[in-house]
Amino acid sequence: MTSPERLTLQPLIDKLQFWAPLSDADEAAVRALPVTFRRLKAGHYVVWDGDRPQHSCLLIHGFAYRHKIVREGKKQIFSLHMDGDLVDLQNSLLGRADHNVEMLTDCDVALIPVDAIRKIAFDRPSVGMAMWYETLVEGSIFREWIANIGRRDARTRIAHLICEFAMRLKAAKLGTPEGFMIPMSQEWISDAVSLTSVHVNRVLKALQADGVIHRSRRWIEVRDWDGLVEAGDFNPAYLHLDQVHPAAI
Amino acid sequence: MTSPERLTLQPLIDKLQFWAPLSDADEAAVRALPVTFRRLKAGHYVVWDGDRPQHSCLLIHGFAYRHKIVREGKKQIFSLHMDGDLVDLQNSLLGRADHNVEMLTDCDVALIPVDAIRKIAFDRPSVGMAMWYETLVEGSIFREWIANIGRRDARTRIAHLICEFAMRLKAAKLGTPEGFMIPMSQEWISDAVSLTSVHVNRVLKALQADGVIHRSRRWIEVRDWDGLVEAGDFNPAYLHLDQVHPAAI
DNA sequence: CGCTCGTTTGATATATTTCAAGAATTGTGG
DNA sequence: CCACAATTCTTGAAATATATCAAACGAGCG
Repeated sequence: MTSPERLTLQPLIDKLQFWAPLSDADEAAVRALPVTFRRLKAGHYVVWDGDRPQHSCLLIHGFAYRHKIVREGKKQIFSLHMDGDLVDLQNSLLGRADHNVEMLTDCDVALIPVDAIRKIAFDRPSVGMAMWYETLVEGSIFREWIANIGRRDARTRIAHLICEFAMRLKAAKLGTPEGFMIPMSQEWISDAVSLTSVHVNRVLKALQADGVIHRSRRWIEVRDWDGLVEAGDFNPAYLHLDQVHPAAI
Repeated sequence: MTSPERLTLQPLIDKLQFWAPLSDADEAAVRALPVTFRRLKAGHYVVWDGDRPQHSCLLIHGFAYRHKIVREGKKQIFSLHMDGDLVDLQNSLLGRADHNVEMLTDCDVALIPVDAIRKIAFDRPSVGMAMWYETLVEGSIFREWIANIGRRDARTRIAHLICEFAMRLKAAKLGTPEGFMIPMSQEWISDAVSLTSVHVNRVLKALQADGVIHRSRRWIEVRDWDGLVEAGDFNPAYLHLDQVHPAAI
Protein backbone atom coordinates (compact mmCIF):
# COMPACT_ATOMS: atom_id res chain seq x y z
CA MET A 1 0.00 0.00 0.00
CA THR A 2 1.10 3.50 -0.73
CA SER A 3 1.34 5.70 2.31
CA PRO A 4 -1.38 8.35 2.30
CA GLU A 5 0.87 11.33 1.86
CA ARG A 6 2.26 9.84 -1.34
CA LEU A 7 -1.08 9.63 -3.09
CA THR A 8 -0.97 11.93 -6.09
CA LEU A 9 -2.29 12.00 -9.63
CA GLN A 10 1.20 11.44 -11.01
CA PRO A 11 0.30 7.96 -12.34
CA LEU A 12 -2.48 9.55 -14.37
CA ILE A 13 -0.16 12.14 -15.83
CA ASP A 14 2.37 9.45 -16.73
CA LYS A 15 -0.32 7.44 -18.43
CA LEU A 16 -1.66 10.37 -20.42
CA GLN A 17 1.84 11.49 -21.36
CA PHE A 18 2.40 8.07 -22.84
CA TRP A 19 -0.31 8.78 -25.38
CA ALA A 20 -0.05 12.48 -26.03
CA PRO A 21 2.42 15.20 -25.15
CA LEU A 22 0.90 17.41 -22.49
CA SER A 23 1.77 21.08 -22.07
CA ASP A 24 2.53 22.46 -18.63
CA ALA A 25 -0.93 23.95 -18.59
CA ASP A 26 -2.45 20.57 -19.43
CA GLU A 27 -0.50 18.97 -16.63
CA ALA A 28 -1.56 21.65 -14.21
CA ALA A 29 -5.17 21.14 -15.20
CA VAL A 30 -4.87 17.43 -14.52
CA ARG A 31 -3.30 18.07 -11.14
CA ALA A 32 -6.12 20.47 -10.36
CA LEU A 33 -8.79 17.79 -10.88
CA PRO A 34 -11.06 17.51 -7.85
CA VAL A 35 -10.25 14.00 -6.66
CA THR A 36 -10.96 11.90 -3.61
CA PHE A 37 -8.32 9.44 -2.52
CA ARG A 38 -9.68 6.21 -1.09
CA ARG A 39 -8.50 2.85 0.06
CA LEU A 40 -10.80 0.10 -1.20
CA LYS A 41 -10.90 -3.49 -0.03
CA ALA A 42 -10.62 -6.50 -2.30
CA GLY A 43 -14.09 -7.39 -3.49
CA HIS A 44 -15.36 -3.81 -3.36
CA TYR A 45 -17.53 -2.84 -6.32
CA VAL A 46 -16.85 0.64 -7.68
CA VAL A 47 -19.58 0.34 -10.26
CA TRP A 48 -22.52 -2.01 -10.72
CA ASP A 49 -24.04 -2.91 -14.05
CA GLY A 50 -26.93 -0.50 -14.58
CA ASP A 51 -25.57 2.26 -12.36
CA ARG A 52 -25.18 5.85 -13.37
CA PRO A 53 -21.56 6.21 -12.25
CA GLN A 54 -20.57 9.54 -10.78
CA HIS A 55 -16.85 8.90 -10.71
CA SER A 56 -14.12 7.32 -12.71
CA CYS A 57 -11.52 5.42 -10.78
CA LEU A 58 -7.78 5.86 -11.12
CA LEU A 59 -5.98 2.81 -9.78
CA ILE A 60 -2.97 4.13 -7.93
CA HIS A 61 -1.96 0.84 -6.42
CA GLY A 62 -3.58 -2.57 -6.71
CA PHE A 63 -5.50 -4.75 -9.13
CA ALA A 64 -9.07 -4.49 -10.36
CA TYR A 65 -11.20 -6.13 -13.00
CA ARG A 66 -14.38 -5.68 -14.97
CA HIS A 67 -17.03 -8.25 -15.69
CA LYS A 68 -20.61 -9.10 -16.58
CA ILE A 69 -22.94 -11.76 -15.34
CA VAL A 70 -25.01 -13.48 -18.01
CA ARG A 71 -28.15 -15.50 -17.54
CA GLU A 72 -27.73 -18.49 -15.24
CA GLY A 73 -25.17 -16.54 -13.28
CA LYS A 74 -22.14 -17.26 -15.39
CA LYS A 75 -19.47 -14.62 -15.06
CA GLN A 76 -17.36 -13.21 -17.85
CA ILE A 77 -14.33 -11.10 -17.07
CA PHE A 78 -13.12 -8.91 -19.90
CA SER A 79 -10.44 -6.76 -18.45
CA LEU A 80 -7.78 -6.67 -15.79
CA HIS A 81 -6.34 -3.47 -14.43
CA MET A 82 -3.18 -2.52 -12.61
CA ASP A 83 -1.38 0.46 -11.12
CA GLY A 84 -1.90 3.58 -13.16
CA ASP A 85 -4.95 2.39 -15.07
CA LEU A 86 -7.84 4.74 -15.37
CA VAL A 87 -10.48 2.09 -14.83
CA ASP A 88 -13.78 2.64 -16.36
CA LEU A 89 -13.67 5.82 -18.20
CA GLN A 90 -16.05 3.83 -20.35
CA ASN A 91 -18.92 3.29 -17.97
CA SER A 92 -18.67 6.78 -16.61
CA LEU A 93 -18.56 8.57 -19.94
CA LEU A 94 -21.37 6.50 -21.39
CA GLY A 95 -23.52 7.54 -18.48
CA ARG A 96 -25.06 4.16 -17.78
CA ALA A 97 -22.81 1.29 -16.72
CA ASP A 98 -23.09 -1.86 -18.79
CA HIS A 99 -20.86 -3.95 -16.54
CA ASN A 100 -19.38 -4.26 -13.05
CA VAL A 101 -16.06 -2.94 -11.80
CA GLU A 102 -14.58 -4.74 -8.83
CA MET A 103 -11.34 -4.60 -6.87
CA LEU A 104 -9.29 -7.76 -7.11
CA THR A 105 -6.97 -6.76 -4.26
CA ASP A 106 -6.97 -4.01 -1.70
CA CYS A 107 -6.41 -0.84 -3.68
CA ASP A 108 -5.48 2.79 -3.40
CA VAL A 109 -7.59 4.75 -5.81
CA ALA A 110 -8.40 8.29 -6.79
CA LEU A 111 -12.04 8.92 -7.59
CA ILE A 112 -12.54 11.61 -10.21
CA PRO A 113 -15.99 13.07 -10.85
CA VAL A 114 -17.29 12.29 -14.32
CA ASP A 115 -18.18 15.90 -14.92
CA ALA A 116 -14.62 16.94 -14.26
CA ILE A 117 -13.38 14.33 -16.70
CA ARG A 118 -15.80 15.43 -19.39
CA LYS A 119 -14.81 19.02 -18.82
CA ILE A 120 -11.06 18.52 -18.97
CA ALA A 121 -11.37 16.31 -22.03
CA PHE A 122 -13.45 18.95 -23.73
CA ASP A 123 -11.44 21.99 -22.69
CA ARG A 124 -8.00 20.52 -23.17
CA PRO A 125 -7.83 18.60 -26.43
CA SER A 126 -4.48 16.99 -25.64
CA VAL A 127 -5.85 15.53 -22.46
CA GLY A 128 -9.02 14.44 -24.23
CA MET A 129 -7.03 12.81 -27.00
CA ALA A 130 -4.83 10.95 -24.55
CA MET A 131 -7.89 9.62 -22.74
CA TRP A 132 -9.43 8.67 -26.03
CA TYR A 133 -6.33 6.70 -26.95
CA GLU A 134 -6.49 4.93 -23.63
CA THR A 135 -10.01 3.75 -24.45
CA LEU A 136 -8.99 2.86 -28.01
CA VAL A 137 -6.26 0.58 -26.76
CA GLU A 138 -8.69 -1.06 -24.38
CA GLY A 139 -10.90 -1.62 -27.40
CA SER A 140 -7.99 -3.29 -29.16
CA ILE A 141 -7.49 -5.57 -26.18
CA PHE A 142 -11.19 -6.47 -26.25
CA ARG A 143 -10.85 -7.48 -29.87
CA GLU A 144 -7.92 -9.72 -29.07
CA TRP A 145 -9.89 -11.30 -26.23
CA ILE A 146 -12.78 -12.02 -28.57
CA ALA A 147 -10.39 -13.80 -30.91
CA ASN A 148 -8.66 -15.51 -28.02
CA ILE A 149 -11.83 -16.86 -26.45
CA GLY A 150 -13.54 -17.50 -29.74
CA ARG A 151 -10.88 -19.19 -31.79
CA ARG A 152 -8.17 -20.60 -29.57
CA ASP A 153 -8.16 -23.78 -27.52
CA ALA A 154 -7.81 -23.88 -23.75
CA ARG A 155 -4.04 -24.15 -23.57
CA THR A 156 -3.45 -21.38 -26.08
CA ARG A 157 -6.00 -19.13 -24.41
CA ILE A 158 -4.46 -19.47 -21.00
CA ALA A 159 -0.91 -19.03 -22.25
CA HIS A 160 -2.08 -15.95 -24.10
CA LEU A 161 -3.60 -14.46 -20.98
CA ILE A 162 -0.39 -14.99 -19.06
CA CYS A 163 1.67 -13.42 -21.82
CA GLU A 164 -0.58 -10.38 -21.94
CA PHE A 165 -0.51 -9.94 -18.22
CA ALA A 166 3.26 -10.28 -18.04
CA MET A 167 3.72 -7.83 -20.86
CA ARG A 168 1.44 -5.23 -19.34
CA LEU A 169 3.03 -5.60 -15.91
CA LYS A 170 6.40 -5.02 -17.48
CA ALA A 171 5.15 -1.97 -19.38
CA ALA A 172 3.79 -0.61 -16.10
CA LYS A 173 7.10 -1.41 -14.43
CA LEU A 174 5.41 -3.73 -11.95
CA GLY A 175 7.36 -6.89 -12.54
CA THR A 176 9.26 -8.94 -15.01
CA PRO A 177 8.11 -11.94 -17.00
CA GLU A 178 10.55 -13.99 -14.95
CA GLY A 179 8.27 -13.82 -11.97
CA PHE A 180 5.11 -11.97 -11.14
CA MET A 181 1.85 -12.10 -9.34
CA ILE A 182 -1.44 -12.89 -11.02
CA PRO A 183 -3.76 -11.98 -8.18
CA MET A 184 -6.45 -14.43 -9.33
CA SER A 185 -7.51 -17.86 -8.20
CA GLN A 186 -8.03 -20.47 -10.90
CA GLU A 187 -11.72 -19.74 -10.62
CA TRP A 188 -11.10 -16.13 -11.64
CA ILE A 189 -8.78 -17.14 -14.43
CA SER A 190 -11.48 -19.44 -15.70
CA ASP A 191 -13.92 -16.55 -15.89
CA ALA A 192 -11.40 -14.52 -17.86
CA VAL A 193 -10.71 -17.21 -20.44
CA SER A 194 -14.21 -18.72 -20.50
CA LEU A 195 -13.39 -22.15 -19.19
CA THR A 196 -14.08 -24.15 -16.04
CA SER A 197 -11.77 -23.80 -13.10
CA VAL A 198 -11.23 -27.54 -13.27
CA HIS A 199 -10.03 -27.29 -16.82
CA VAL A 200 -7.87 -24.28 -16.05
CA ASN A 201 -6.25 -26.34 -13.35
CA ARG A 202 -5.42 -29.15 -15.74
CA VAL A 203 -4.01 -26.82 -18.36
CA LEU A 204 -1.92 -24.92 -15.84
CA LYS A 205 -0.51 -28.20 -14.61
CA ALA A 206 0.28 -29.22 -18.17
CA LEU A 207 2.08 -25.94 -18.89
CA GLN A 208 4.03 -26.51 -15.74
CA ALA A 209 4.82 -30.11 -16.65
CA ASP A 210 6.11 -28.87 -19.99
CA GLY A 211 8.48 -26.53 -18.19
CA VAL A 212 6.92 -23.38 -19.63
CA ILE A 213 5.78 -21.85 -16.37
CA HIS A 214 5.90 -22.54 -12.69
CA ARG A 215 2.96 -21.53 -10.55
CA SER A 216 2.66 -21.72 -6.82
CA ARG A 217 -0.24 -20.02 -5.19
CA ARG A 218 -0.72 -16.87 -7.18
CA TRP A 219 2.84 -16.38 -8.14
CA ILE A 220 3.84 -17.27 -11.66
CA GLU A 221 7.35 -17.69 -12.98
CA VAL A 222 7.82 -17.90 -16.68
CA ARG A 223 10.48 -20.55 -17.21
CA ASP A 224 10.46 -20.31 -20.99
CA TRP A 225 9.15 -17.04 -22.38
CA ASP A 226 9.52 -18.04 -26.03
CA GLY A 227 7.74 -21.27 -25.30
CA LEU A 228 4.91 -19.39 -23.63
CA VAL A 229 4.61 -16.95 -26.51
CA GLU A 230 4.51 -19.89 -28.88
CA ALA A 231 1.98 -21.73 -26.75
CA GLY A 232 -0.16 -18.61 -26.53
CA ASP A 233 -0.01 -17.60 -30.19
CA PHE A 234 0.93 -14.26 -28.71
CA ASN A 235 1.78 -11.16 -30.72
CA PRO A 236 1.90 -8.04 -28.58
CA ALA A 237 1.14 -5.63 -31.42
CA TYR A 238 -2.47 -5.24 -30.26
CA LEU A 239 -1.28 -3.73 -26.98
CA HIS A 240 0.14 -0.79 -28.91
CA LEU A 241 2.86 -0.40 -26.34
CA ASP A 242 5.46 0.71 -28.84
CA GLN A 243 3.40 3.70 -29.83
CA VAL A 244 5.16 7.00 -29.42
CA HIS A 245 2.67 9.81 -29.16
CA PRO A 246 0.37 8.83 -32.01
CA ALA A 247 -1.88 11.67 -30.97
CA ALA A 248 0.69 14.27 -31.86
CA ILE A 249 -0.52 15.99 -34.97
CA MET B 1 -26.45 1.78 -54.52
CA THR B 2 -26.64 5.47 -54.01
CA SER B 3 -26.38 7.50 -57.17
CA PRO B 4 -23.06 9.39 -57.31
CA GLU B 5 -24.55 12.87 -57.02
CA ARG B 6 -26.22 11.93 -53.74
CA LEU B 7 -23.01 11.00 -51.98
CA THR B 8 -22.53 13.41 -49.11
CA LEU B 9 -21.22 13.37 -45.58
CA GLN B 10 -24.72 13.75 -44.19
CA PRO B 11 -24.70 10.23 -42.65
CA LEU B 12 -21.60 11.20 -40.70
CA ILE B 13 -23.22 14.37 -39.40
CA ASP B 14 -26.32 12.44 -38.38
CA LYS B 15 -24.20 9.93 -36.55
CA LEU B 16 -22.16 12.54 -34.71
CA GLN B 17 -25.27 14.55 -33.86
CA PHE B 18 -26.64 11.45 -32.20
CA TRP B 19 -23.82 11.60 -29.68
CA ALA B 20 -23.16 15.31 -29.21
CA PRO B 21 -24.89 18.48 -30.28
CA LEU B 22 -22.88 20.11 -33.06
CA SER B 23 -22.83 23.83 -33.68
CA ASP B 24 -23.25 25.16 -37.21
CA ALA B 25 -19.52 25.75 -37.29
CA ASP B 26 -18.88 22.15 -36.26
CA GLU B 27 -21.18 20.92 -38.97
CA ALA B 28 -19.52 23.13 -41.54
CA ALA B 29 -16.13 21.79 -40.49
CA VAL B 30 -17.33 18.23 -40.97
CA ARG B 31 -18.72 19.04 -44.39
CA ALA B 32 -15.41 20.63 -45.28
CA LEU B 33 -13.47 17.43 -44.59
CA PRO B 34 -11.37 16.42 -47.59
CA VAL B 35 -13.01 13.16 -48.60
CA THR B 36 -12.86 10.78 -51.52
CA PHE B 37 -16.04 8.97 -52.47
CA ARG B 38 -15.54 5.45 -53.73
CA ARG B 39 -17.52 2.41 -54.69
CA LEU B 40 -15.95 -0.74 -53.26
CA LYS B 41 -16.75 -4.31 -54.22
CA ALA B 42 -17.75 -7.02 -51.79
CA GLY B 43 -14.60 -8.67 -50.51
CA HIS B 44 -12.50 -5.52 -50.84
CA TYR B 45 -10.14 -4.95 -47.93
CA VAL B 46 -9.93 -1.34 -46.77
CA VAL B 47 -7.32 -2.15 -44.15
CA TRP B 48 -5.08 -5.13 -43.53
CA ASP B 49 -3.79 -6.18 -40.15
CA GLY B 50 -0.39 -4.54 -39.73
CA ASP B 51 -1.05 -1.64 -42.12
CA ARG B 52 -0.53 1.98 -41.30
CA PRO B 53 -3.94 3.16 -42.47
CA GLN B 54 -4.07 6.54 -44.15
CA HIS B 55 -7.86 6.84 -44.21
CA SER B 56 -10.87 6.10 -42.16
CA CYS B 57 -13.88 4.78 -43.99
CA LEU B 58 -17.41 6.14 -43.70
CA LEU B 59 -19.91 3.57 -44.89
CA ILE B 60 -22.53 5.48 -46.82
CA HIS B 61 -24.33 2.46 -48.15
CA GLY B 62 -23.59 -1.23 -47.66
CA PHE B 63 -22.24 -3.68 -45.10
CA ALA B 64 -18.72 -4.22 -43.86
CA TYR B 65 -17.04 -6.20 -41.11
CA ARG B 66 -13.84 -6.42 -39.14
CA HIS B 67 -11.90 -9.53 -38.26
CA LYS B 68 -8.63 -11.16 -37.29
CA ILE B 69 -7.04 -14.39 -38.38
CA VAL B 70 -5.43 -16.41 -35.60
CA ARG B 71 -2.90 -19.18 -35.92
CA GLU B 72 -4.06 -22.09 -38.05
CA GLY B 73 -6.06 -19.69 -40.15
CA LYS B 74 -9.15 -19.52 -38.02
CA LYS B 75 -11.09 -16.32 -38.50
CA GLN B 76 -12.78 -14.28 -35.81
CA ILE B 77 -15.20 -11.55 -36.75
CA PHE B 78 -15.83 -8.96 -34.07
CA SER B 79 -17.90 -6.29 -35.65
CA LEU B 80 -20.46 -5.72 -38.33
CA HIS B 81 -21.08 -2.33 -39.88
CA MET B 82 -23.92 -0.75 -41.75
CA ASP B 83 -24.95 2.51 -43.43
CA GLY B 84 -23.65 5.52 -41.57
CA ASP B 85 -20.98 3.71 -39.58
CA LEU B 86 -17.58 5.29 -39.38
CA VAL B 87 -15.68 2.05 -39.78
CA ASP B 88 -12.34 1.84 -38.23
CA LEU B 89 -11.66 5.05 -36.59
CA GLN B 90 -9.83 2.66 -34.30
CA ASN B 91 -7.20 1.30 -36.63
CA SER B 92 -6.57 4.66 -38.18
CA LEU B 93 -6.24 6.60 -34.95
CA LEU B 94 -4.02 4.00 -33.36
CA GLY B 95 -1.68 4.31 -36.30
CA ARG B 96 -1.03 0.63 -36.80
CA ALA B 97 -3.93 -1.66 -37.73
CA ASP B 98 -4.42 -4.65 -35.48
CA HIS B 99 -7.12 -6.27 -37.63
CA ASN B 100 -8.66 -6.40 -41.10
CA VAL B 101 -11.55 -4.36 -42.45
CA GLU B 102 -13.44 -5.91 -45.33
CA MET B 103 -16.55 -5.09 -47.32
CA LEU B 104 -19.32 -7.64 -46.93
CA THR B 105 -21.34 -6.26 -49.83
CA ASP B 106 -20.68 -3.74 -52.57
CA CYS B 107 -20.43 -0.42 -50.76
CA ASP B 108 -20.44 3.31 -51.26
CA VAL B 109 -17.89 4.82 -48.94
CA ALA B 110 -16.22 8.10 -48.16
CA LEU B 111 -12.53 7.86 -47.37
CA ILE B 112 -11.37 10.48 -44.90
CA PRO B 113 -7.66 11.08 -44.32
CA VAL B 114 -6.58 10.21 -40.80
CA ASP B 115 -4.81 13.52 -40.39
CA ALA B 116 -8.02 15.37 -41.14
CA ILE B 117 -9.85 13.29 -38.56
CA ARG B 118 -7.21 13.89 -35.91
CA LYS B 119 -7.28 17.58 -36.69
CA ILE B 120 -11.04 18.03 -36.55
CA ALA B 121 -11.26 15.98 -33.37
CA PHE B 122 -8.60 18.13 -31.80
CA ASP B 123 -9.80 21.51 -33.03
CA ARG B 124 -13.51 20.95 -32.48
CA PRO B 125 -14.12 19.32 -29.13
CA SER B 126 -17.77 18.55 -29.85
CA VAL B 127 -16.81 16.60 -32.94
CA GLY B 128 -14.01 14.86 -31.08
CA MET B 129 -16.32 13.94 -28.23
CA ALA B 130 -18.93 12.56 -30.61
CA MET B 131 -16.29 10.41 -32.31
CA TRP B 132 -15.01 9.29 -28.95
CA TYR B 133 -18.50 8.19 -27.94
CA GLU B 134 -18.80 6.27 -31.16
CA THR B 135 -15.68 4.31 -30.25
CA LEU B 136 -16.86 3.89 -26.65
CA VAL B 137 -20.09 2.27 -27.78
CA GLU B 138 -18.15 -0.03 -30.05
CA GLY B 139 -16.14 -0.95 -26.98
CA SER B 140 -19.34 -1.76 -25.16
CA ILE B 141 -20.41 -4.00 -28.01
CA PHE B 142 -17.05 -5.78 -27.86
CA ARG B 143 -17.60 -6.48 -24.18
CA GLU B 144 -21.00 -7.96 -24.87
CA TRP B 145 -19.50 -10.12 -27.61
CA ILE B 146 -16.87 -11.42 -25.23
CA ALA B 147 -19.60 -12.42 -22.80
CA ASN B 148 -21.72 -13.82 -25.59
CA ILE B 149 -18.99 -15.97 -27.08
CA GLY B 150 -17.47 -16.87 -23.74
CA ARG B 151 -20.46 -17.71 -21.61
CA ARG B 152 -23.45 -18.53 -23.76
CA ASP B 153 -24.28 -21.72 -25.64
CA ALA B 154 -24.64 -21.92 -29.40
CA ARG B 155 -28.37 -21.26 -29.59
CA THR B 156 -28.24 -18.29 -27.26
CA ARG B 157 -25.23 -16.86 -29.02
CA ILE B 158 -26.82 -16.98 -32.42
CA ALA B 159 -30.15 -15.62 -31.23
CA HIS B 160 -28.23 -12.81 -29.54
CA LEU B 161 -26.41 -11.93 -32.73
CA ILE B 162 -29.68 -11.77 -34.64
CA CYS B 163 -31.26 -9.57 -31.97
CA GLU B 164 -28.34 -7.19 -32.02
CA PHE B 165 -28.30 -6.95 -35.76
CA ALA B 166 -32.05 -6.36 -35.94
CA MET B 167 -31.85 -3.70 -33.28
CA ARG B 168 -29.02 -1.84 -34.93
CA LEU B 169 -30.67 -2.01 -38.33
CA LYS B 170 -33.79 -0.51 -36.83
CA ALA B 171 -31.83 2.24 -35.10
CA ALA B 172 -30.16 3.01 -38.43
CA LYS B 173 -33.59 2.98 -40.09
CA LEU B 174 -32.56 0.19 -42.42
CA GLY B 175 -35.25 -2.36 -41.69
CA THR B 176 -37.58 -3.73 -39.10
CA PRO B 177 -37.19 -6.81 -36.94
CA GLU B 178 -40.08 -8.31 -38.88
CA GLY B 179 -37.84 -8.88 -41.84
CA PHE B 180 -34.33 -7.93 -42.78
CA MET B 181 -31.20 -8.99 -44.53
CA ILE B 182 -28.19 -10.45 -42.80
CA PRO B 183 -25.74 -10.32 -45.65
CA MET B 184 -23.70 -13.25 -44.35
CA SER B 185 -23.50 -16.90 -45.25
CA GLN B 186 -23.64 -19.40 -42.42
CA GLU B 187 -19.88 -19.62 -42.69
CA TRP B 188 -19.60 -15.92 -41.88
CA ILE B 189 -22.10 -16.16 -39.08
CA SER B 190 -20.04 -18.99 -37.64
CA ASP B 191 -16.95 -16.77 -37.61
CA ALA B 192 -18.89 -14.08 -35.77
CA VAL B 193 -20.21 -16.38 -33.05
CA SER B 194 -17.18 -18.69 -32.87
CA LEU B 195 -18.84 -21.88 -33.97
CA THR B 196 -18.68 -24.18 -36.98
CA SER B 197 -20.83 -23.44 -39.98
CA VAL B 198 -22.28 -26.92 -39.61
CA HIS B 199 -23.40 -26.17 -36.11
CA VAL B 200 -24.74 -22.76 -37.07
CA ASN B 201 -26.82 -24.51 -39.67
CA ARG B 202 -28.32 -26.88 -37.14
CA VAL B 203 -29.08 -24.13 -34.65
CA LEU B 204 -30.66 -21.92 -37.28
CA LYS B 205 -32.87 -24.82 -38.34
CA ALA B 206 -33.86 -25.40 -34.74
CA LEU B 207 -34.77 -21.76 -34.20
CA GLN B 208 -36.84 -21.99 -37.32
CA ALA B 209 -38.50 -25.23 -36.23
CA ASP B 210 -39.40 -23.51 -32.98
CA GLY B 211 -41.12 -20.77 -34.91
CA VAL B 212 -38.83 -18.04 -33.65
CA ILE B 213 -37.39 -17.00 -36.99
CA HIS B 214 -37.75 -17.87 -40.63
CA ARG B 215 -34.68 -17.75 -42.80
CA SER B 216 -34.45 -18.19 -46.51
CA ARG B 217 -31.24 -17.35 -48.26
CA ARG B 218 -29.91 -14.36 -46.40
CA TRP B 219 -33.25 -12.92 -45.51
CA ILE B 220 -34.43 -13.32 -41.95
CA GLU B 221 -37.91 -12.80 -40.64
CA VAL B 222 -38.37 -12.67 -36.91
CA ARG B 223 -41.61 -14.52 -36.24
CA ASP B 224 -41.50 -14.10 -32.48
CA TRP B 225 -39.41 -11.19 -31.25
CA ASP B 226 -39.98 -11.86 -27.56
CA GLY B 227 -39.06 -15.47 -28.10
CA LEU B 228 -35.88 -14.44 -29.86
CA VAL B 229 -34.95 -12.00 -27.12
CA GLU B 230 -35.55 -14.74 -24.58
CA ALA B 231 -33.58 -17.27 -26.61
CA GLY B 232 -30.73 -14.81 -26.97
CA ASP B 233 -30.60 -13.56 -23.38
CA PHE B 234 -30.70 -10.18 -25.05
CA ASN B 235 -30.74 -6.87 -23.22
CA PRO B 236 -30.10 -3.94 -25.55
CA ALA B 237 -28.75 -1.64 -22.84
CA TYR B 238 -25.17 -2.22 -23.99
CA LEU B 239 -25.96 -0.63 -27.36
CA HIS B 240 -26.60 2.67 -25.60
CA LEU B 241 -29.15 3.57 -28.23
CA ASP B 242 -31.38 5.43 -25.81
CA GLN B 243 -28.65 7.86 -24.96
CA VAL B 244 -29.55 11.46 -25.58
CA HIS B 245 -26.46 13.56 -25.96
CA PRO B 246 -24.46 12.20 -23.04
CA ALA B 247 -21.59 14.34 -24.20
CA ALA B 248 -23.45 17.54 -23.48
CA ILE B 249 -21.85 19.08 -20.46
C1' DC C 1 -6.71 -26.86 15.72
C1' DG C 2 -10.41 -26.72 13.02
C1' DC C 3 -12.46 -24.01 9.13
C1' DT C 4 -12.66 -22.15 4.81
C1' DC C 5 -11.21 -21.48 0.47
C1' DG C 6 -8.56 -23.03 -3.33
C1' DT C 7 -6.45 -26.86 -5.66
C1' DT C 8 -6.17 -31.45 -7.47
C1' DT C 9 -7.77 -35.78 -9.42
C1' DG C 10 -10.87 -39.26 -11.47
C1' DA C 11 -14.95 -40.80 -13.80
C1' DT C 12 -18.61 -39.63 -16.70
C1' DA C 13 -21.50 -36.65 -19.63
C1' DT C 14 -22.27 -33.58 -23.45
C1' DA C 15 -21.97 -29.74 -26.62
C1' DT C 16 -19.67 -28.87 -30.45
C1' DT C 17 -16.33 -30.24 -34.00
C1' DT C 18 -14.80 -32.92 -37.60
C1' DC C 19 -15.33 -35.52 -41.68
C1' DA C 20 -17.83 -36.66 -45.62
C1' DA C 21 -21.14 -36.56 -49.17
C1' DG C 22 -25.23 -35.15 -51.45
C1' DA C 23 -28.74 -31.41 -52.48
C1' DA C 24 -29.85 -26.83 -53.42
C1' DT C 25 -28.90 -22.35 -54.82
C1' DT C 26 -26.31 -18.76 -57.02
C1' DG C 27 -23.31 -17.17 -60.42
C1' DT C 28 -21.25 -17.19 -65.22
C1' DG C 29 -20.27 -17.64 -69.97
C1' DG C 30 -22.20 -18.70 -74.22
C1' DC D 1 -32.25 -18.53 -71.36
C1' DC D 2 -29.53 -22.65 -70.76
C1' DA D 3 -25.61 -25.44 -69.06
C1' DC D 4 -22.03 -25.82 -66.10
C1' DA D 5 -19.25 -24.35 -62.16
C1' DA D 6 -18.91 -22.80 -57.74
C1' DT D 7 -20.66 -21.76 -53.60
C1' DT D 8 -23.65 -22.59 -49.83
C1' DC D 9 -26.67 -25.44 -47.32
C1' DT D 10 -28.06 -29.79 -45.26
C1' DT D 11 -27.69 -34.22 -43.06
C1' DG D 12 -25.54 -38.19 -40.67
C1' DA D 13 -22.03 -40.62 -38.07
C1' DA D 14 -18.01 -40.51 -35.35
C1' DA D 15 -14.47 -38.01 -32.67
C1' DT D 16 -13.03 -34.87 -29.05
C1' DA D 17 -12.40 -30.96 -26.12
C1' DT D 18 -14.34 -29.28 -22.36
C1' DA D 19 -17.98 -29.42 -18.74
C1' DT D 20 -19.97 -31.59 -14.91
C1' DC D 21 -20.06 -34.04 -10.71
C1' DA D 22 -17.95 -35.56 -6.71
C1' DA D 23 -14.60 -36.20 -3.43
C1' DA D 24 -10.12 -35.65 -1.26
C1' DC D 25 -6.38 -32.87 -0.28
C1' DG D 26 -3.65 -28.78 1.11
C1' DA D 27 -2.69 -24.23 2.78
C1' DG D 28 -3.58 -20.03 5.18
C1' DC D 29 -5.89 -18.06 9.18
C1' DG D 30 -8.21 -16.74 13.30
